[in-house]
Amino acid sequence: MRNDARHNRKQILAAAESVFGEHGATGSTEEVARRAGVGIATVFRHFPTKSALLEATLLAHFAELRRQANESADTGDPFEAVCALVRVMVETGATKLALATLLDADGGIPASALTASEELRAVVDTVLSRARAAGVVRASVSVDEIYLLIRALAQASASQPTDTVTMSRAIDIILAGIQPT
Amino acid sequence: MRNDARHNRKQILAAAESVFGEHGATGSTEEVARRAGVGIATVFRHFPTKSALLEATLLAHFAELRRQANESADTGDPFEAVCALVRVMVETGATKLALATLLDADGGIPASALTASEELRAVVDTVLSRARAAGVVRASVSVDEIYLLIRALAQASASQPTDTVTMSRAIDIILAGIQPT
Amino acid sequence: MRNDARHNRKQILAAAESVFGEHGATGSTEEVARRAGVGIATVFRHFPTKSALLEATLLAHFAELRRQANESADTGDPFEAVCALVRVMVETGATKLALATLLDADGGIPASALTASEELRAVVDTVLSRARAAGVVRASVSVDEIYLLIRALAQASASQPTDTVTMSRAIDIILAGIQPT
Amino acid sequence: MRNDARHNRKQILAAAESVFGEHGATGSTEEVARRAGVGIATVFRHFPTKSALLEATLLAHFAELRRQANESADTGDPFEAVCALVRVMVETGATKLALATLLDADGGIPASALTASEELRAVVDTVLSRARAAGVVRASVSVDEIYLLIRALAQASASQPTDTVTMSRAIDIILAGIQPT
DNA sequence: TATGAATGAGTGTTCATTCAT
DNA sequence: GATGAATGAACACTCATTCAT
Repeated sequence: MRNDARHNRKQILAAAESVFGEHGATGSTEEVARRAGVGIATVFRHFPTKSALLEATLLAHFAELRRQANESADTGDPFEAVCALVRVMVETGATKLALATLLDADGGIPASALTASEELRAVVDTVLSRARAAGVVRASVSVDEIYLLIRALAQASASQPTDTVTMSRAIDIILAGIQPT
Repeated sequence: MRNDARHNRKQILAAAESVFGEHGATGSTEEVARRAGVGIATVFRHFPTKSALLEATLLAHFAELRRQANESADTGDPFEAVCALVRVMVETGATKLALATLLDADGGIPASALTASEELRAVVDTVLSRARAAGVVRASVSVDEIYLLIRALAQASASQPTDTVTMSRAIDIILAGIQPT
Repeated sequence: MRNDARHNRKQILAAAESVFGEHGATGSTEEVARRAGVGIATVFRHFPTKSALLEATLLAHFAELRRQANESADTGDPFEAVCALVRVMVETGATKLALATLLDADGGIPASALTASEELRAVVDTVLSRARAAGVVRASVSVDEIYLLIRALAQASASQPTDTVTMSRAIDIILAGIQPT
Repeated sequence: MRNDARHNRKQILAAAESVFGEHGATGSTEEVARRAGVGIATVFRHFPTKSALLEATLLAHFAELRRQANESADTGDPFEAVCALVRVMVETGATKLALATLLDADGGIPASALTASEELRAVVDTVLSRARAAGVVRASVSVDEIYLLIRALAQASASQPTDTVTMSRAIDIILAGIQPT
């Protein structure tokens, strides 16, 4: 039964990502249970609290993002690496996860999720540094603003269906904006 | 009595902006009533539904934004006008209004609010066109992506307290990104 | 509507006394609402928490007890006063209120209820002192043990229907036990 | 395997006594399992129902009480025997078992437990009769009220931590109250 | 056979909305 | 017309009990 449990855990996390993605933290635990095809108590056996479920969902999400970010980082050309990274983060970061609303809860984003987020930021930093060193990105550009722009676009497309062409052009503007004049 | 009613309406809208700003659509109607200093039934007399109240709040918000956008549009230098516009929209657009969460309700953003939003977009379009015509903004840049970027940053700073320096630099990147090379 | 509210409050307290009396703190708030003939939310409007409802029920109960205790205290003969007091407290104290189980909750009996309880104890003390001074009760007998015995019998008859003859005889034993030899 | 089962049964009963002792019938079956060091299903294999577990716990408790009561009965002096009996029953009878709350279940105390209780009462009766015959206890005193007083004090100290000096004095009052004048 | 995972009914509590004053 | 009390549906969470391994 250890196997079934693991399976259920995955189902629940997937369901949670979809539910919280659509409705934000407002999404109900029962809806998660329904989509996961399990009883409500099963959800609570795996995650003792709605907060815990949200936290786990965030963690899984960030982990996935980081994996993809790392992939992008390996691209040969430094500027191409930045481009790929930004694109991949905006696109998959969006996966409809309304990060914003999670801040409503008393404690805000839990520490563990923040850590995961920091690790993700570190990946961005690495890629960006390489690009700066190669002189293909202005020296004055720091991770902070890039990260903010990425997060902003991801959230925006998470909260409203956004035309991909428009999104692509918005990203182009950013990429143009960080190049040396 | 008509005067009292109008006064109450304003109080309620102000309270709603502050409450929904802080808690998103999750904010409770009773909290709005409390901050407005009126009874709960009075809120419902003015706005028959929580959705209606949210809609009205959005409308008022957009109207204010548009007013400020129009002011920015009058700046002499076309590029400066764009800069001022972007800045003012991001800053006041944020006013803590968690637009994202409003999508939760069944119908998403109501038609009337969208209309107001379109009018606002029109202002941006005007200013941007002037800049493009003056050759200070690339011809390929359209309102869509600018609007997306503005909205994204506004939402981002609405949902998370954002360092103003970082925000300023993010805006700088965008402004750099739309200039002709 | 202020009147209706007051009326409901009384109904709710009465229902609570009966429900908690029968089932202890385990009794459900919904059952209280049902017996009071009001909606569940009405109960929570009057008492924001189940604990608050329990506390209020205890307070009302103690207040009533104290009122009756004071009456008994006025009896002319000092020993008769003690007798009357013990009887009235055991009998009405019983009113099926399972005080015991209320201790389960995290905080135990709330301060206010304890205060009320102390006041009640003071009444017993007064009557007892008078009897001791009159030499009709042994000097070595203190409120503590009398109060314990009263509480014990009250709880016992609250938790199990007790034959009144047996109860009466038990009280007689106590009264005999406190007289000077 | 039969040995393991018997061992588990004992562990479970001990755990149940401690859990129900602390929390009354409100104590959770899972907590019992945890303290017994077995899985939840094992508890239900041994006792098909929570009620059954409560019943068994009560039975074991009464059996132990009866054993101790019998010991006290053998004391030479008849009045001393009564004293010892009352004391032992109040003290160990309390063993933190909140008998009161057991009445919550639909049927109240189960028949089998009542039987055990009756047997215990019989022991008290025997000791008391001997004392009455010896003239050290008033003829009018019957088991009923003694048993009620014992039960009451036991429950009282079970539901609230009671000062042992006070308890001792309360018992003294009872013992004084049953002696011939 | 013992385990621990799954279940669903139940509990406390909140909130948008409706009525009586 | 404004109030605040009342309402019931919904949600997070618990627990006795059953089932698959």
